[in-house]
Amino acid sequence: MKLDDAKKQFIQNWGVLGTQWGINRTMAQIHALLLVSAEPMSADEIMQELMISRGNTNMNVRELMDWGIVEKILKPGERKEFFLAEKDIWKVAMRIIRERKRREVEPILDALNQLKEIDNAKSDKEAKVFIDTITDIQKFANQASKGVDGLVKMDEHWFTGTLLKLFK
Amino acid sequence: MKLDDAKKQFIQNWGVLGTQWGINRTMAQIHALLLVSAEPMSADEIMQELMISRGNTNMNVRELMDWGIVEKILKPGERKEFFLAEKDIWKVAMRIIRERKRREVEPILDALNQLKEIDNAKSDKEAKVFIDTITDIQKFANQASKGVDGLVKMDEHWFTGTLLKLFK
DNA sequence: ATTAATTTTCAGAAAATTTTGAAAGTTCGA
DNA sequence: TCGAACTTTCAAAATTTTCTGAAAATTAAT
Repeated sequence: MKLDDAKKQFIQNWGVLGTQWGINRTMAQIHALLLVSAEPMSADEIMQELMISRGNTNMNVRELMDWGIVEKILKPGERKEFFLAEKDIWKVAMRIIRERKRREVEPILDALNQLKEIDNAKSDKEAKVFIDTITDIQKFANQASKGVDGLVKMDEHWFTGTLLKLFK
Repeated sequence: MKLDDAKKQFIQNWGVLGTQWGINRTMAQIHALLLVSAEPMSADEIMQELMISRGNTNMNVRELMDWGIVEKILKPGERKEFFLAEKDIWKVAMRIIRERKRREVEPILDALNQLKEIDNAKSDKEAKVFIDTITDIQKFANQASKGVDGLVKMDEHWFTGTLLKLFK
């Protein structure tokens, strides 16, 4: 198989996976494209490669930067901007997990907190089941949250360790 | 706040969270509804509560059963079918994680395997970056996979323990 | 200050996904 | 075997999401 075909395949697959996890196809594809590109790419190159419009490219590249997994590179003497993906998959995964937790999960959990203050004069079975469910979800989420923080911290330690080694 | 309002809020929130993670709104809402319901519910009750059509109810309840987090209950003497959600949130989470891995992640990873066999006569930088990326993703996925299996196993042990205790 | 290169925005178009509802299918009691 | 109660299916409609492309904004060189 040719390298270019393999890349195309990879980009398609990554796009599908993204879609299934609530990430828009194009964003996932741009990410895939940058992940397997040795050099930073310009908006024009991305447009051409994925056959998408300038506007689409711009929006999704920006969002990838918001997620902290793609950065803007300026080459001296060039007017154009180039984009480079974080290549360390572990870091990418940690960033995504951390961001999703922060953006999507935490707000919902905060909202759940307020739902526990219900009129419960009757203290009937329905109310009990409701409060128990909310409480269990919160407990679970807190556990999971600690787990994630643990992973992230682990990552930071490892990273620091590696960095320090570089400077001997 | 009234119990019914709190339930409605919860159902809405759960629906939003579902959407963001690539699960359709109705499916997440039905799940939420059943989670906080003390009794199993019939299709008619679900339709009425969420104001959705019979077809929609049927499809999404079926999918929840496919995921193994809702079960069909038959009450003696009743013609209707009732639906009951697994209430143990840890079990629910494990099921979802396991299923998503199996259905969505593993097929993509299998596909990636084949992409490593590219014509690499030149063994140039682009090809190296590509192969390295794919390899890293696979390594990462294998790690994550082991982690998940560990969690699931942990769960099973805990569950078995609890069950055994019940029978003293 | 002017112009050319480039990026950003966003209203409307296109595409993808979800939902409806009526018809077909199934099940079960009489 | 019939028919009432209930469930399932699926084509078409509704909704939601994504994408386009041209205009506006920005940037930088002359």
